[in-house]
Amino acid sequence: MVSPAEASAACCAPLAQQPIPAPAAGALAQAFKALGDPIRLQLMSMIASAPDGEICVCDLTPAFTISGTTISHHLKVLREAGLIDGERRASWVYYRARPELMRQLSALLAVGEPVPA
Amino acid sequence: MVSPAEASAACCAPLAQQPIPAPAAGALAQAFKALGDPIRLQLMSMIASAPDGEICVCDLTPAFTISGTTISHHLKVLREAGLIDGERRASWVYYRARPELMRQLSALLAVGEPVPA
DNA sequence: CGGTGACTTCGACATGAGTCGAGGTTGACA
DNA sequence: TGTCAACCTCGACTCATGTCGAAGTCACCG
Repeated sequence: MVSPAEASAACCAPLAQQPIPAPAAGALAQAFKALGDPIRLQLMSMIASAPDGEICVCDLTPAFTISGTTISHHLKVLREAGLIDGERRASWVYYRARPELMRQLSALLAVGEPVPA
Repeated sequence: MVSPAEASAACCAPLAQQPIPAPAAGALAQAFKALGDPIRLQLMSMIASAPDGEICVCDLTPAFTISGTTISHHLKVLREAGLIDGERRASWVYYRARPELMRQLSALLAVGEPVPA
């Protein structure tokens, strides 16, 4: 679980600009680790690119050969990393991406062009 | 190990724009997994932000409490993920970041602003 | 109220990953 | 040639993680 405090403490300076302090590294590494599995990466992309901004678990599950139980586990990992949010509506559960953290990770990996003198 | 072919096949469309195909997901997940450890994330940031663009292992090791063996292991993981490159010069080994993959990962995580009608 | 469908949680198992100490390799230097 | 320092590889251990089936919860619908 990543607390908002940890997440913002970890904030924005690009990796290539200054070393990450140890506490921030822990919080950020959790997010990267969550993306460090092919199935979770696909889940994440399916959720983030969903036309309505959200997608039903019942639309995710059939795209994989693994069991629904395992899908559910992976969604939990993404949820606990702060990358997605789930909401139950009627019988179904819908997930949507949380862009803040994605933006933060993207910024972290940003590489400046070679310094132009 | 990520081959150049895999890496470029995985290329550039942001996560939030279209779902990642399964083969690309495998290659990219490996890179994220490599960053998904606090120590490796700190190593990566120390290497990427090194003033001379490179840094000696002997300057990395004392920043941590774990053994040199383990540092070496983590560097290998980053190397095999295609995130860094190592080179032996005289008695020392120097590492430098490989910006291409970093840029690719950053682009993948990029989130567009909400579509302005 | 009971049944059914859509998840999630629980418990168990096999595999993977982080860690270390011991020992190998490479290069400098006397 | 021998020695020493820096780093890597190997083998072993422990703990974390991906996976599944079974059972639980929640909500709709007869």
